[in-house]
Amino acid sequence: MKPARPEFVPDASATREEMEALQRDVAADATWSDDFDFDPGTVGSDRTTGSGVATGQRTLSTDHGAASAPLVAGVDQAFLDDRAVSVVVVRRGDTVVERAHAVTDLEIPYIPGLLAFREGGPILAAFAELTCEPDLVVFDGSGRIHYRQAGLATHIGVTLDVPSVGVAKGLLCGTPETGVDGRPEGWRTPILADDDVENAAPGTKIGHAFQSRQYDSRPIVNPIYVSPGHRVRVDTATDLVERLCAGYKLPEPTRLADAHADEVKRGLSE
DNA sequence: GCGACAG
DNA sequence: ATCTTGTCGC
Repeated sequence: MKPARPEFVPDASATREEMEALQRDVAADATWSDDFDFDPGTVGSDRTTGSGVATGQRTLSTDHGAASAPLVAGVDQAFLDDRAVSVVVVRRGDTVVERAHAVTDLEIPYIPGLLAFREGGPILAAFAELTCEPDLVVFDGSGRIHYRQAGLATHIGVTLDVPSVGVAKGLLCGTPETGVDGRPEGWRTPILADDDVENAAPGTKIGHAFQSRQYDSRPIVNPIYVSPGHRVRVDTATDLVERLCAGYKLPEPTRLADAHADEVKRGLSE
């Protein structure tokens, strides 16, 4: 899979001003309304989507049911010295249909707000190795929840012109509408734009804090922060991620990509 | 100057 | 992100 918009490929050798300018251009081309052809209800595990048919004692995954499920990809990275191991794992229902990876030299350090310029190139290198075209891509980082509304999920989503969502373990910017501590599983609250977010009226909903996992009475799990990448609206992004969570804090696509990135990384040092 | 800050 | 053993709890 190659960039549909080569002009947006992040260039790590650009100046900070040029990077920020490119992000504004990316945000201007991003779509934050639903623009994908699959049924959101068919995303997630076969058990949850009903694409399997209960027959008394067994559950059969029907071929026609699985075939209609969209291709959902998870992207994650692992690091070794000054190299990035980027991986893309694609599933249809609960079946992994393709994995791709790339090992790339890192050009610049991590700078909050400029993550796509450090990891974007490596991620696109992994996508270049991918033969299928995912219907949805889940990134480990923010999308619209970003100073210029062009986080990693948005930047790469727009560059590849693929529907995408961002899932971050921490909040980069914006303000939760209500406190997020100790909330029950399934709970969500909007993340509202504040003065740190460009081109968004303060109060604009740019994502959600979502409690994907929680234990009984012990508020030890922090929520995840979900935001649209490209071609998905705020509420839909969180609906999709909720369907992709299968008993763990992080969505399954992310967990699979994370595990595979570690495998590739091991084979690199051993 | 101080605090905040995806991975 | 990464460096790292055991340990508390369902």
